[in-house]
Amino acid sequence: MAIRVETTSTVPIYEQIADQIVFAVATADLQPGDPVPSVRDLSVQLTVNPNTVVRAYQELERMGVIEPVRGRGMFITSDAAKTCRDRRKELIRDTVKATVREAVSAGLTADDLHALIDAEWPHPIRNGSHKSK
Amino acid sequence: MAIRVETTSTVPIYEQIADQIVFAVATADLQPGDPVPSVRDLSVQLTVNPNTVVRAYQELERMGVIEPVRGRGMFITSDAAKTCRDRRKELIRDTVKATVREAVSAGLTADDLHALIDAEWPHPIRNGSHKSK
Amino acid sequence: MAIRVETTSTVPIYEQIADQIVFAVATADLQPGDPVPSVRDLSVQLTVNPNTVVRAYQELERMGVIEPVRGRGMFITSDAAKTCRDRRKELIRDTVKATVREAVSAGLTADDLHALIDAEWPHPIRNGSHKSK
Amino acid sequence: MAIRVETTSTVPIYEQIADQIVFAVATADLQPGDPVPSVRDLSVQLTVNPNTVVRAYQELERMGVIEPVRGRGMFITSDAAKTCRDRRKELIRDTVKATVREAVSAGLTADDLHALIDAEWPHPIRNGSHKSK
DNA sequence: GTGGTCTAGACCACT
DNA sequence: GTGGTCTAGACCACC
Repeated sequence: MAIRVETTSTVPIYEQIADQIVFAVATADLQPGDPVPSVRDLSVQLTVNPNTVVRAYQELERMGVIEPVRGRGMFITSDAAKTCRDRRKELIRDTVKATVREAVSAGLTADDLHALIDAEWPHPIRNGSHKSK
Repeated sequence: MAIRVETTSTVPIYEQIADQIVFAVATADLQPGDPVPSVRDLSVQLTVNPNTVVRAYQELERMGVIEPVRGRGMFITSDAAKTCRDRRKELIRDTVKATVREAVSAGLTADDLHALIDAEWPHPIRNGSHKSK
Repeated sequence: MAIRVETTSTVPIYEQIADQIVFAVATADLQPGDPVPSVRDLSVQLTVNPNTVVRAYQELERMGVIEPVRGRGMFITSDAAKTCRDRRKELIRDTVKATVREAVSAGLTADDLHALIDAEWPHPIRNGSHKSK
Repeated sequence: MAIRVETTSTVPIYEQIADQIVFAVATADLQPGDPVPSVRDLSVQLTVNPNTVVRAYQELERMGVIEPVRGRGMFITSDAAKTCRDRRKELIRDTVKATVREAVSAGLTADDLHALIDAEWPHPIRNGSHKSK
């Protein structure tokens, strides 16, 4: 479970952290009962202000993704998986919606956008791309 | 040339204005030599502070998209078209890149993402969708 | 007597016009009694707003460089030569003062500045430059 | 690192501030990684509106001279030194070019201009001036 | 504490 | 009329 933050991004650091943990839970990289790193450890590891990690964890706690166990730390809750999958779906839908809006206002067709996505997709699509049936 | 701003968006208003003008030039809705609305007019039309428009125009001037003619207003430069097409391409590529990154980290396949886009595309695709050839 | 204006410059157009006439008088390109072009002609020639020429001429009249002759136009005054030579000297001294200040704050030596000037001087200095010891 | 602004000058205050920081970096008075004064501090120190400082800093950020670290302030970038040296050179060359143009159109010789500069140079040149042949 | 954005309104120079 | 600059002060998010 490696978390990476981009200090240059406009996305708040605490949100980057929270989102990455949400995604890790959604993909089962983190499972219910697993501990999350201590605020202190994570802040050192990311060279980030501890308060920033605290805020990320507050967000996650508010969403019911993690819960504190007194004296032991914070742990993934039992029903985090569903919450995170839902949250992930919501995040992606928002992103896609914004992308589509931008593409439309630029006068692109749906096919143009699909082509751009394929071009940016990390593992080049060799065959059986979306274009073929 | 209708400009619309969303005050709720996290994207600064001045950037929304600048981007829309860039897109308008890229699609030839605005052509070299055309005037852009006066700062005062646009600020009234958008019910936005004049300084916000000023800042948008400063961005565009810095990019070489518009140029001031003293006492007369701001005008689309002669080489704005190329600049704007490039800029538009860049903006979209950045957006797509971010979207793909998010989709990948969520464990989606390329086909999943394509499906999401079609779902969000404003004019529903009736037939001959990207899926078919 | 060819006047040229740069609309891109930050120097007001009316001032560019006035300064060039001052310089022309100072170098005797324009002599006492000579007419200056009519507002209308000059504004057409420079593709500039007539009011801009009017303002330039007002400046010159205020300085006593030109004077109106009813129904005939504006003419160089008899004591314009001295006024213009003084004014020219003043303008140049101001410019030099600003240049020196900038060079000093950039950490240049006087010799550095002299070298820069020779480099920019239009007619290359072949020998016997200021540098020779 | 003392910044001084002249409110009487025609040069915008925000530009005076930006230029002085550029010069400070070019002369290594400010080094990569160094912080620049906070917007609030500098605005108080110069008795200038914070927004004026903000604008100066925006200029510098756009040039890649400083970069914001969220919640901590603005810092000199690692490659600011070269940028600033280039920029300083450009600024001075522009100034010199304008000065030479003015001198030429006034009918001065290169030697005349050199003499004027020596006359304005802050620490009078005692001997071995450039004039010596 | 930091910078980022926006509003409101003023004054100026230029056309 | 136009844009350019500056002031004053507010609110926000982030650290």
